[in-house]
Amino acid sequence: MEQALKIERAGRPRDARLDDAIVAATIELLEERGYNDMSLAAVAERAGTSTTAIYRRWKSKSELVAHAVFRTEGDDVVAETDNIAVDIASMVRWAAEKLARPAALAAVVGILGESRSERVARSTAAAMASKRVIDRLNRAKVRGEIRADVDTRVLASLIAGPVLNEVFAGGAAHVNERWIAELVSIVLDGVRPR
Amino acid sequence: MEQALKIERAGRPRDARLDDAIVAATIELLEERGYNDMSLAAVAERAGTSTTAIYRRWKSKSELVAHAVFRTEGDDVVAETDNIAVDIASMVRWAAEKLARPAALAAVVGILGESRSERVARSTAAAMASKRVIDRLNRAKVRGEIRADVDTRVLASLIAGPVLNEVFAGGAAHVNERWIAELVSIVLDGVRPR
Amino acid sequence: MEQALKIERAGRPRDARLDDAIVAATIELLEERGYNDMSLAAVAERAGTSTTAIYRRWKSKSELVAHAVFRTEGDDVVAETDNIAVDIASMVRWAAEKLARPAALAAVVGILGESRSERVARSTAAAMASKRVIDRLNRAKVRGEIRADVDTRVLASLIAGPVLNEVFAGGAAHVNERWIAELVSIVLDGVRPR
Amino acid sequence: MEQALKIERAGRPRDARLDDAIVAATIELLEERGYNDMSLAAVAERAGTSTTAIYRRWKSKSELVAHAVFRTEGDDVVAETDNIAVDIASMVRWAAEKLARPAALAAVVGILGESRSERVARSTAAAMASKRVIDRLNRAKVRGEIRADVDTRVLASLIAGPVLNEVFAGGAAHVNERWIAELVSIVLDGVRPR
DNA sequence: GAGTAACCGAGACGGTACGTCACGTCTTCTG
DNA sequence: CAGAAGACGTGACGTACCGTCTCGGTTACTC
Repeated sequence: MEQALKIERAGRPRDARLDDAIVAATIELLEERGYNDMSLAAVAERAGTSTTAIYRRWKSKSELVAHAVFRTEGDDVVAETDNIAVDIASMVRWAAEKLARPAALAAVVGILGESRSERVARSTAAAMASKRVIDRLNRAKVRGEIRADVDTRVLASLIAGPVLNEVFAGGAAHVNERWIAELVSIVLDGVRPR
Repeated sequence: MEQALKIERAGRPRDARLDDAIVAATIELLEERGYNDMSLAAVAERAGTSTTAIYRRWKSKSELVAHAVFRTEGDDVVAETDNIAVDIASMVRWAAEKLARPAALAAVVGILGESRSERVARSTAAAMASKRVIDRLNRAKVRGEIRADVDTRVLASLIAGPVLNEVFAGGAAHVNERWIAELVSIVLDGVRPR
Repeated sequence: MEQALKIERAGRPRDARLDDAIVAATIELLEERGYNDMSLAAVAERAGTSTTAIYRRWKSKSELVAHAVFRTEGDDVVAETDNIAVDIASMVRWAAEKLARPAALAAVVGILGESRSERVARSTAAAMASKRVIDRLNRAKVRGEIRADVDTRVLASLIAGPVLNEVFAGGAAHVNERWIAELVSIVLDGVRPR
Repeated sequence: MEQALKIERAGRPRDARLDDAIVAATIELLEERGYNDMSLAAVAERAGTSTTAIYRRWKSKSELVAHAVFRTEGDDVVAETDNIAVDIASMVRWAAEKLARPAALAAVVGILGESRSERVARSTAAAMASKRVIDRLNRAKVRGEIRADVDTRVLASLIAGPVLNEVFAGGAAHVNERWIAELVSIVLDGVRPR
């Protein structure tokens, strides 16, 4: 899947427009119907192609969904300015953008519904994002922006966690700038050096 | 389900042992295979019964799973002592106990995979738990245990949210007492009156 | 398949009308489209049922076709009068009735298109019919109706063989009573005691 | 197929060894797996080439199979000596050689599985062979070798028909010289002038 | 103690999706 | 232009599961 580069040039090349059309159709249908009620046949039809073309690109429905929803276009997980407040806010905002969409909920359902073994492979992306957040927090600790005795792994879970909580409770709507500001305020107060 | 009112209806009564066997088999299979790969036929077989008996008790697969995993035996969501630190810790602990089991993940998948309309019905349980948490926090605000300007809804999401985050990242294992203590410490510092 | 008798009575009984509807639809579509262009989905639709109901009854498309076309309602393969000429004519007529239908050609295609191993199982029906024919011929030999030195197995192939030949050459149409009479005349002359 | 006219067309010439390799692979796989389970991809792989090369030579799978199995190298269908017994025997022998191979069965399946319109084109070869047989029999009638009132079309079906019957019954193995002699003996006795 | 109502098991039913496979066509690069 | 590779659409196959239903048979309460 997702083969590295076009080292191999034999054969008819993939139609790049299909990739886009499939991904777009996937997201649309995910939002309209949810994971279980989204069939690959429907995706294919809306994308103007066939299910075989989909299976040529992704191994399974859940893999397609994971790629369509969570492909990391750029690596903008972590902003790094010299202001930890600004950076934490941007990390929360990033999590919200990723998760507070109907399609994201549906994608999580798909990924988590898989058997355990297949799941681990998929979770690496999330793990990497998490690692970058923790790295940023550790640097803040070194700089004295946050208390030295804070467990940054716990702190990291205070960034994406609340967003997740809202999404699952069905309250993704009120994750707005005010909400984010309040969250950042509390968390920062909690880790600020005394 | 309906067994609340035991009006002693006519006919052969339900075999109570089946209820337990079905619930137990459901949790086992959920942990072994995940939501999608757990079929009701397999549950029935392991429970030594038939799918008919299951459908007589629950309307659908997701309802069975929701009941099996999240049946609230007692309503001990919120402890109310006179110490907010203790109470928040116990709320986090409650969330962890509910969520940090393999089956819980699977159950969430089942509930979230439903079409939107069916989902709301199920989510009321979570909403009620959330409401009780917020009520407790509001009382703490009145008593002056936490700052007056804190948005308690945001604060509530700082209790279950981090647990959710760990569960989804696959790190439910290290949600232990130390982790909980650290979390409570940060959060409390963030909302303590200055 | 075709389970012996109704020894087992558990469970919802099969809908007998479906059996008939499926067989009828199979034969119709076989004649309209031929074996390859007859899909089980089309059979199911015309029979007013689903493909699952078909697969519950027959293991594969070719097995369905074999059963639908060649089920031996009565065992009227061999008439046994005291006149060998009459009996051979009736055997030829039986073969013609079985084979000189469009659906029969299609069924043969299906059966013969299978891999060898599956094929043998199916051919037992034909083998049994053949055996009965040979038995009748052997009795005729004992009675002196045909020459003692005739190989009845070769003789048997002179009964169904010519019919097969016409069917495959596309000339099933002119297998009529005159044709059958001529065939019987030649064959009988060839084996009559001198 | 079209390679009859070798007008030396422009461009790279076809690799003649591929023709042979494809035909050989086709026959092998036909015998191993039967018609339906023989895929062109498998043929291409065994022949060390690609499906493109196959489709450049034959229009379809059934056409390839028909050509591979029934290509008539020489037109030796009918021997014409002055002895009708010898000639009929050689015609039977020719039919047996053509049909009593596993691949022949498979080829017939392929041809008969086609839609009716495509089938007629292919069946002309068989029709021509049949015509030559009938012509020979008519000449025998004129010479008085067989009875004047015999329908030679019925008689012709007594030559290839029994062979077909054995092949379809799975008994191609015992179509040997003794079998042929017995067949010819019966048939000749049946049409000999009295 | 006979009825009756609801249970129990087995298994068929329609529906729908999944993932695989083959066919025959098309598109690209290489010889 | 042939050849190899591999994309593409079409469409069938066979499997699995869901949730419903229809049987024969069983168990308790009720009259």
